[in-house]
Amino acid sequence: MTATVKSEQTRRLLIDSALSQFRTRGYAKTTMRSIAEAAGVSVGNAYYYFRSKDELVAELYRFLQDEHRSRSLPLLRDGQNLGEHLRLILLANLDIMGPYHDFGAHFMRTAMPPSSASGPSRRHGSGDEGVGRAKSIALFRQAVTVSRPQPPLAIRDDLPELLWLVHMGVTLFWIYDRSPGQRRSRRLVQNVAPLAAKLVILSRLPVVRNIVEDVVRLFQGARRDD
Amino acid sequence: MTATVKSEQTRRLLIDSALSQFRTRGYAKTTMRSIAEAAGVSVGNAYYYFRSKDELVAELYRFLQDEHRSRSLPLLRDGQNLGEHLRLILLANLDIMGPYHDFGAHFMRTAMPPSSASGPSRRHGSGDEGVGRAKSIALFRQAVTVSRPQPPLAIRDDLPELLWLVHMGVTLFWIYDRSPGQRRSRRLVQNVAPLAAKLVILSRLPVVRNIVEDVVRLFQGARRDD
DNA sequence: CCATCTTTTTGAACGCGTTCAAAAACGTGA
DNA sequence: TCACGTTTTTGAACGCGTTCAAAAAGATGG
Repeated sequence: MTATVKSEQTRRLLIDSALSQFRTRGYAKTTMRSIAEAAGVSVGNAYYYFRSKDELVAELYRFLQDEHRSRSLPLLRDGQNLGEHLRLILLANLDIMGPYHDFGAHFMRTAMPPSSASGPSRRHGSGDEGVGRAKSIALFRQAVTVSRPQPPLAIRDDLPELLWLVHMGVTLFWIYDRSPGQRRSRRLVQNVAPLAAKLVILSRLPVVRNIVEDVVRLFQGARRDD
Repeated sequence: MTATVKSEQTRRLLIDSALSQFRTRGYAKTTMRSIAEAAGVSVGNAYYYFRSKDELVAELYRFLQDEHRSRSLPLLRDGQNLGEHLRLILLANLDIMGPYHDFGAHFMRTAMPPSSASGPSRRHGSGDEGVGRAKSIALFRQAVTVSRPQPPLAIRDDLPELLWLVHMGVTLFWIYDRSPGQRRSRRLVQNVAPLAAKLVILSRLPVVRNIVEDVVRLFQGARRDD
């Protein structure tokens, strides 16, 4: 067995151990020591593979994102309207993240792009521009593609990213939502989905379209790196 | 000297010690031990007055908020337009929070309302509905009042809260903004202020006004507690 | 002044995330 | 097989936020 294989094995062992405990015990009661012990290695060794506990949390986040994608895609029905698609996708996200509400703050760090920064490739981590952002946008692009009626051409290209923005907004709201079962977040989704769809329709009108374009420029400008 | 006075003295001593160190050393290097030592009391005693380090951070947040208010009010010029007022207020906020960027995540916890919850008054803390939210909204109400032209009647009542929402959005962006000097956040403000003002003007048009009303209902619905 | 009850203060202790020097295991060419 | 460089693993240690039993200080009534 080559070294890289063995190494990858230990890594996986740690991830599996961490995710399993995150699921069953939550963030606080899952300690680096308990993760290492369950994986049959020392604490120090866990830190050889992961720079911090949060980096293990990032693995959980990636996993949940994949789950969100694979649970959302089957919900998309050809010809269904965009608002309904958006509603289903956002609700699916709440369903999946639900059991992990106390991870919220830690999730955010991994979901947000670390600007440019991050020197040449180090051992650990990737220096992603927001974990899975591209994949998430792709999901919304798919939703747009199969929706009827098709959104106005003028905003069709930007729409997936705009919907992703809505998605992030809802997630942010959810993180700080302390209502029981995050009831408020669900209500927010129920209302925000038709509203967003309505806006898309209305963007046929020049006034509204101009506003939407302003908003797009706003966020593009905010992301710019110079 | 009565007991309550002495007690209040110790409390103030701790707050002053904490805020002073937060300012000069940042969050991480300010430890509960160093706060207590500088205040001339034991660590345990600090925990008699504050349930956690974050509760001391909340004191800093309150202080910065007051500073923001008292630095913003003189910037408001009778007859100046709303967009400019908004721009000045939001920039002032970035100026004041600037040195405390690494507190961001901790600030958010204190700025967000803990839903209903929180039983009858305990020793510690207040169980606020979002530290200083009302005061912050009042600042935006003042900005609206002195602005010319006056916003359309239809949305004038909701406007302060809407502007506060924009303010919170920008703050959220700032928290996760890792660009040097949070340059992006400043750019966001420069763009978002005129855009918001433009929206206010446009809300004279029925289409736009309906959208704005939808948005208002959206957030009212999300805050509802049943 | 003493006895008693409450408020305030202490300092040791716990468990946590994280670091690090040193050891072990592994890979490689002679 | 051995020697040598690299990767992996260890376990003790550090400083942190937080807790808690017990001590000290203060208030109150006789």
